[in-house]
Amino acid sequence: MRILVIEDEKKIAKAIKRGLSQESFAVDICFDSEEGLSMALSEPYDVMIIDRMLPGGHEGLEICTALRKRGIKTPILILTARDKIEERVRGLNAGADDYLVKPFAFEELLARIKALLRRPSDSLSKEITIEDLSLNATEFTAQRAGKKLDLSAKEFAILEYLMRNPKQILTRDNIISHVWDYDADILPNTLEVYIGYLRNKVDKPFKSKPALIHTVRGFGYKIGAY
Amino acid sequence: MRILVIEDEKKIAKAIKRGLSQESFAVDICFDSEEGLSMALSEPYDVMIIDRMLPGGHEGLEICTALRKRGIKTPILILTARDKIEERVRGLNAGADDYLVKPFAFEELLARIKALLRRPSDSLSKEITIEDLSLNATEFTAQRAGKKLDLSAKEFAILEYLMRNPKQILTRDNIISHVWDYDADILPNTLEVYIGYLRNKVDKPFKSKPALIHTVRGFGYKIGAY
DNA sequence: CTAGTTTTTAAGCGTATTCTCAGGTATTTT
DNA sequence: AAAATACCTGAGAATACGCTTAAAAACTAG
Repeated sequence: MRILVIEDEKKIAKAIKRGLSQESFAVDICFDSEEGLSMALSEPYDVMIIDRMLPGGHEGLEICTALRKRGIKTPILILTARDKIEERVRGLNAGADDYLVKPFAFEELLARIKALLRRPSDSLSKEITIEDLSLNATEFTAQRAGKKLDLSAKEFAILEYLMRNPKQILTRDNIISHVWDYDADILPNTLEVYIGYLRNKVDKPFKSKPALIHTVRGFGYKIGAY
Repeated sequence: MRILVIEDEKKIAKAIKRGLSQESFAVDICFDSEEGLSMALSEPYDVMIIDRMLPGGHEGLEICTALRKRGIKTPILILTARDKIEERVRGLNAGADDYLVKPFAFEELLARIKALLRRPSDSLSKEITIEDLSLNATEFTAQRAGKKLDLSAKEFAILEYLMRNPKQILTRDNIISHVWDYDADILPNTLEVYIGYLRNKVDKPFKSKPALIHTVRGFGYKIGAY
């Protein structure tokens, strides 16, 4: 499986290459948009990872558009520092398949790449629903029983990860390595605190309904009815 | 169905071949790791059985790793004499699909091979069922006769170990060294206490059914009907 | 710079779990 | 039948786990 990475921050590019190589992907890097475009056109890749902000404006998206114009359908994942909804929408309009905000957890990148490889046409589903709780990953919104939930970024990320793996038990380490970026080093207790926050917003106000966030003592957490 | 056996103890290798042939599998044997690797690469097998300790270190696992690196996904079952958690984990990390401790009951080997053949591809056996008792290692749940069992972490670990080695007699030391950390130092009685706990949850509430956890006086415990 | 929000750490507490111990009940041996 | 051995069980002590609260640190926005 061949992957092209177009990213001007060499540190990040190399970290990505190292991690993906370990997973036995063949990774090519390049650091500027011009060379990136020509590589993308000349070689057959299975996935491309492109930084949104290459030196000289939003060239990342321009590469994206250019490739799509020439009929190249290779899945593209956009990396971005900023994270505004309009940005995201613009990215998806330019023909990107997925969108990841820096700094990111490497596990998260890996999961998304695998998702793109699995189903070249569509990326990770952007709407997840469990019971009466639903989450929209494009708009960063979540609601339960029709009522909007007001979540912070981290809260949202944790909830999203739980919901993408329903009924499974996710260990603390597991969740942390997916949600926090690679050089973060976090006490397990921090996650516990966030679980508390999430419960306050997701379960507590809906006392008539069964709780959705469960702790499994000795193992971790899981989401789902009962 | 073609099966490759890489095992340097000729007596064992031949016994396996005899047994599996009788079950109308086509079985190839080889006795050293080098030849083993080249056979594994050249021929399409449906399952491979590899001894963990081939002459020259842990070459069994190295074969495993080498095959996985080349993208060969054939299910691999590792045979091992030692049985420590770390060993098992290392085996699974190297890409093995299942793990069987020598000496083993041939029926057990057969059952596992069939299980490996049955399943679509990756994902190591996360569901084990014995009679009306079943256990899911992903969800960390267990149930008997459809009724959910509420087990603690240790209880679950012991039950899982028993169920992964059904019909075999497991000695106390065996179970302890597998379930507890290597540096833990535990009285054999502690295990007895846990067996008691398990019986209270697994057998006692189902008095109409035959007990599943049996003690074999002078030897240890085993799980299974009758 | 300040005020407000979010993220993270730290400490305390209640409780389920883990483990030991002591005495009990089988089973085998003498 | 007594003694010895193997195993089981109840009760309590020690521990570890996970939750909560509060406050510090890091960001953001104005």
